[in-house]
Amino acid sequence: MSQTEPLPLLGGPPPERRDAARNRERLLEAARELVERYGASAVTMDAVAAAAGVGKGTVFRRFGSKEGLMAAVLNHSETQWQSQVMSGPPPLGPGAPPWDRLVAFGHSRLETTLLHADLIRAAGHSASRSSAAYSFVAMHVRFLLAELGVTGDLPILATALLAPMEIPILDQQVHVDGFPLERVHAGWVDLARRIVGTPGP
Amino acid sequence: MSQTEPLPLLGGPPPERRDAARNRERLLEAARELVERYGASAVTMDAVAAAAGVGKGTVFRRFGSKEGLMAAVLNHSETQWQSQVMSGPPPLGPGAPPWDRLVAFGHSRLETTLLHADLIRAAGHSASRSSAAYSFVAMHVRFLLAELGVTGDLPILATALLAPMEIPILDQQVHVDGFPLERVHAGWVDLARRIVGTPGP
DNA sequence: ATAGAAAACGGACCGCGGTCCGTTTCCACC
DNA sequence: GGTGGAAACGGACCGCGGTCCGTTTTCTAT
Repeated sequence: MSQTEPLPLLGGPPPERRDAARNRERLLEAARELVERYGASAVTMDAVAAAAGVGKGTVFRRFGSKEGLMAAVLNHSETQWQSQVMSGPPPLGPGAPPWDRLVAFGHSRLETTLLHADLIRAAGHSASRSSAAYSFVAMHVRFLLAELGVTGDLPILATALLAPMEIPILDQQVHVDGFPLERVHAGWVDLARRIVGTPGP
Repeated sequence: MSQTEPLPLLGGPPPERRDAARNRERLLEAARELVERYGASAVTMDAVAAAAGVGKGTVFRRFGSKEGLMAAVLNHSETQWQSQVMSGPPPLGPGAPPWDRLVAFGHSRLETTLLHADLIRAAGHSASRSSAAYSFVAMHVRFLLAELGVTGDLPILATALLAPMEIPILDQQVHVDGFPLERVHAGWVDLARRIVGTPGP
């Protein structure tokens, strides 16, 4: 088999003890399984601990909180999505004009968010705050805006594009106001157009 | 003293029994007091029940959940703010050009949101979903956009303006990214300008 | 190999949000 | 004023997230 362990190259915090690493693996696996089967909000930490065959304390030492554990599970899904953006086929991946990439990003991101809605909700603050997933998304939008020649406060403008795709807002639009999905999609593209300033094809 | 009870005019669901109304009053009062003193997240439902001199079950029958109770407390503060918008002095209140009103709205709303941040967080979904407060805010923005002659999907555009003022986004910008408040304010005005389309003074 | 210390383990324990149900209070109608 | 029944009450109870600390495992230095 291949050597999948990250080589213990120097630097960074001291490495993890073997039992700790093994338990982290088991816990993540168990959590993924349970989340897929029952939905994130129905999964209890005791159940994860039991399914992984470890004590409850271990779960919290490894992941800090339920939000932390769910964020870890989410991060795994997000990583696959990220690779689509970084090295997948256009227009989501590189190779298409930046405006087309931005539109493709919006659509894909919206669908992904709605797909993992319960997981994102369960991940709570840990989902965005300092999570690698969020940083990547924000960076990508800033990058596309820059490529489009947008001037202004790019971090803030990127936030303006991402905020309407947060779960609470989508919940409101889709489940309370009853807007059909195409309308939300179209609305986002319109917003992007106004922010970028009459671009494109 | 004045007659503050809403007159039992016909229509709507059957009125509330006297003890029920009295307890709702006591509970809201106690909750306000405790929230102001200790912060919403530190207030327990048992504490509210005890402070109001009622049983715990009563709290939940009246307000459904902690989020519900906090939303009720929040609604009280929001009502005062609403009256400023509807009948206060310009530019927040009526009488100023719509663009000035929109800018004033943004600033005021942002400050209010940050001021009640913990309460809003504790109110959770109940804060926005179908709360009177949220509906009013959304309606007001739609109204101003219409007055400015903005064309397009106004409900969606209003959401785009309100989403960056939600607590999770502000938390990210202010407490994680460390943006100074003026930058967030300015960013919002810039966003509004782009959405409206080169307006104004 | 072995010893000693540091790190991880596990499950009893705690506090809080939320529910349940036997008891009490109110109110409409006689 | 009395009375029947619906509505409200209250606090014991439950499940879950999170903590604590005595025990066990792993690593390192000899």
